[in-house]
Amino acid sequence: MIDPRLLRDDPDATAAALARRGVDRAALKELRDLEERRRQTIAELDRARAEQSDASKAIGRASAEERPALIEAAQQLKGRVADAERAREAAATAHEAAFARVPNLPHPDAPDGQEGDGEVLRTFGRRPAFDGEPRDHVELLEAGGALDLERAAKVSGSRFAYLKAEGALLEFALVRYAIDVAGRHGHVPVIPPVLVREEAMYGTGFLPTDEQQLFRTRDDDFYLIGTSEVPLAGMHLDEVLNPAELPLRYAGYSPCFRREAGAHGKDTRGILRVHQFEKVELFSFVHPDASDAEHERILAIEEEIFAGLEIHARIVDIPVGDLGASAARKYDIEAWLPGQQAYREVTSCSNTTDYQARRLRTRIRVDGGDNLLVHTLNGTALAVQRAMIALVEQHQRADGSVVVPPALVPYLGHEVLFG
RNA sequence: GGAGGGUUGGCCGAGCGGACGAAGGCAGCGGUCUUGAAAACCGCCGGGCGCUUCGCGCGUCCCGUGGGUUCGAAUCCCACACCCUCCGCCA
Repeated sequence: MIDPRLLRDDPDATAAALARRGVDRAALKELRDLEERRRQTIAELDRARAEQSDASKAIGRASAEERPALIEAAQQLKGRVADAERAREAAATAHEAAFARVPNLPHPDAPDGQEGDGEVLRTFGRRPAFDGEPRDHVELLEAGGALDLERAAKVSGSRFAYLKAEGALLEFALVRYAIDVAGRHGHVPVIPPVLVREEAMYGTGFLPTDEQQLFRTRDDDFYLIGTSEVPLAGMHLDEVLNPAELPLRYAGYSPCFRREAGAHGKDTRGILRVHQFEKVELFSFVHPDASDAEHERILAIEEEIFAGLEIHARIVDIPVGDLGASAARKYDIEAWLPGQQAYREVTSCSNTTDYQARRLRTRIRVDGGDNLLVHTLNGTALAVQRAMIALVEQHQRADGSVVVPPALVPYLGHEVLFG
């Protein structure tokens, strides 16, 4: 959620910032009216309650003879408080619903434009050259006995996979490698709950906007997480942190579940886009002054992980029109996939500034002043399936075997896969 | 799944219809004393929202959460969540 006070105090700057994301001024005028209405109803309710409270306290002090008359008089006040309460409630509900749908203010440095208009900041790694036609990950992994899509379709349907044999071991190696790199940079490994309550989804901004992307349980009120960002962000829900504790840095490892509604026909081959995948996710809670630096820091960890795997990729500064609701700025790493002859997203890191923290109520204590909302950031350390695709496609050899990058050899125990 | 017990401020813990946002203790912070420290003593010591001459201030809400009863609820009633104990089941 954006800061309603900012909209009130500096409507022009707020409108200009949100206009970059396609929010029009009429919608903002409506928000300001809702904010004004909310404050009026609160003031009215406070007045009514103060009056009633005085009357009740007077009864407590009164003698037995005086009481009946005073009680009768005080009874009149009940209705006024009840009316004011209903008005306040209605105004708060309308305010809440409208503000929950407003996206975060974009970072001034985030580029303009829509999906595809991202600015390539840099590339790293060497783009592999092949003598013949390179195989794609499905061919490589299936031939190597590492992937079984057909049987997964039988058991669970499309967009599911069995990773087995060297495929399963490759997952463990990649995960442990990524967690070790993250750990060297101070991110504490976490295995979080993958079923969460609505409140956690709402607090992280996935509800109400991304409801159609989420799986939910039938008999219990749980959502399956689409990323461990959700339970990691929720860890400090409703907490006031000591500023000395910051930054708090985590690396969550979990399966991720996505319905991929609306993606019919898109990326149907292989394990690029599946309903269930595993991911190591970086998450930081930082002082508001430190979030820009933290964003660069997380991006650098991601780059270190992929460069360490000797994967050629490029870093893209995502345009404002393609940002998720909670992000102010986002960097993706797109790895080169020889099987597609295209760069595809393998990581994404976002600075969500105070947008999530406001709903999560995660603050830091400020002596002699108002407590501050923290800033939160998240980024992919390693999305197993997509990293696996890039790795096997880029490091494949003519015979269908795959050279394991040296950094991963200690984790895997082999120098070659499918050899 | 069955049967009980519980949830109060950073922690412990009193309160069981009327000056209660809440006694008392511990921890923390500031001060007196001291060469310094300890002890002792004094003071401060939750959060949200709104108002504000932004100055300390004022109002209101919060005693797990949400409803209800009442002139008035931490205290009474209902529902839910979570924690603990015992039985059953279980990786």
